[in-house]
Amino acid sequence: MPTSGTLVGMPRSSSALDATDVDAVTDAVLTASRLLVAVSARSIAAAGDAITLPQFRLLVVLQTRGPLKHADLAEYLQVTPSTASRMVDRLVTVGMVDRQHSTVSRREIVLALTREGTKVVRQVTARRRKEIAKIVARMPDEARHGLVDVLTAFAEAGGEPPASAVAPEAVWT
Amino acid sequence: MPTSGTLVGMPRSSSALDATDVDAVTDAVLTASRLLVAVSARSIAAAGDAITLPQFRLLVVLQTRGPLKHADLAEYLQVTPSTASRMVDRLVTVGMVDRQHSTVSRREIVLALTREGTKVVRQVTARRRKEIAKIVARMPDEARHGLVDVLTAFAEAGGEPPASAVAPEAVWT
DNA sequence: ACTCATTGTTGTAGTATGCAATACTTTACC
DNA sequence: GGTAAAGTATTGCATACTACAACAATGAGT
Repeated sequence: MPTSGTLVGMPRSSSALDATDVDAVTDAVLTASRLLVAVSARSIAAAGDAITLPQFRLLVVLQTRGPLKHADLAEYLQVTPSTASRMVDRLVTVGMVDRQHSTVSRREIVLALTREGTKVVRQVTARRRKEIAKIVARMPDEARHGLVDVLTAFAEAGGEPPASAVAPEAVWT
Repeated sequence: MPTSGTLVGMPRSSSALDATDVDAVTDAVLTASRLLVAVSARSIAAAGDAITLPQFRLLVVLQTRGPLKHADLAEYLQVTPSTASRMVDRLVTVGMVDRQHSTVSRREIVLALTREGTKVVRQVTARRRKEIAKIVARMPDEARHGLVDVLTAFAEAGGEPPASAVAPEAVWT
């Protein structure tokens, strides 16, 4: 049942939102949020026991930002340097991340994805896009056509840059 | 700039989605997803150091489902009974959850929120709704009006029940 | 009464996380 | 040039989350 009766059709009293609007919208957003979180979780779980969610976030940062030093990586992940350092330890031992002394400063260490790490990121991302595409394809035409505009407006109102321009903070889950 | 040029206007070739559609929609969904995850994280962080995200999920389950035994709680959270047991340990010691022997079966133990636990859930939830409402209020009217229908259709296509009917699995983050 | 499933807990282990302390390197200033 | 300050990574210590396996207590069915 698309176009539920909540707020389509009848012209509203200008810009002010009444309580019903806010509640309905908030419910809708929370519901969609649950679904998206579930999709994210599944796409990582499908990578097997090879990786955890925080580790995947780390790999994504390295892929999107390129080689980084520990301090920057920690900043992007919003964790402390010690946490980042130990996560890198583990990912190095399983061969997904590479540690190299910087050529310009002997105190810096440059982290980069290995071929294997790149492969894992690609697999998980592909699966996620596929799952989302499958859901989108099941939507009624009208709703699907509006999805891009509405979600973009929502993200912009929330100050989130589009998926193509990668944000420093809030790397996706 | 509502109604971007991607797919509005020109009649499409029936139900099949071309690659451009899928990419645009997927990008929009991923972007919105990042924002929602960030909002969730902030609303919990604002609860102070009083609680972690997994602990909050546990409290939410107890609030929405009512008193539960350990096995059911673990099922809802999608963790093992041992994990649930130890999380409950911690929440009992800080006075947010109450353990009571069941009256009907001596091996069952009934878990319930304390007054304090209820308060924490209410605070975090209120903050989250407030943040979302603030974002929604910043959206252009047209997009905002479409949000409910579009997101509802998306959630339905993904098999997620509405926020009011709480799902057994995938309790929100 | 005996067997078996249910239920919760504990032992053990690995990951994630932060704060504080430490060691080393670079930069800035005198 | 030499010393102080800032930057960078790591390690020690503590806590939380998580799972698997083993175990104890209870309840149900025969």
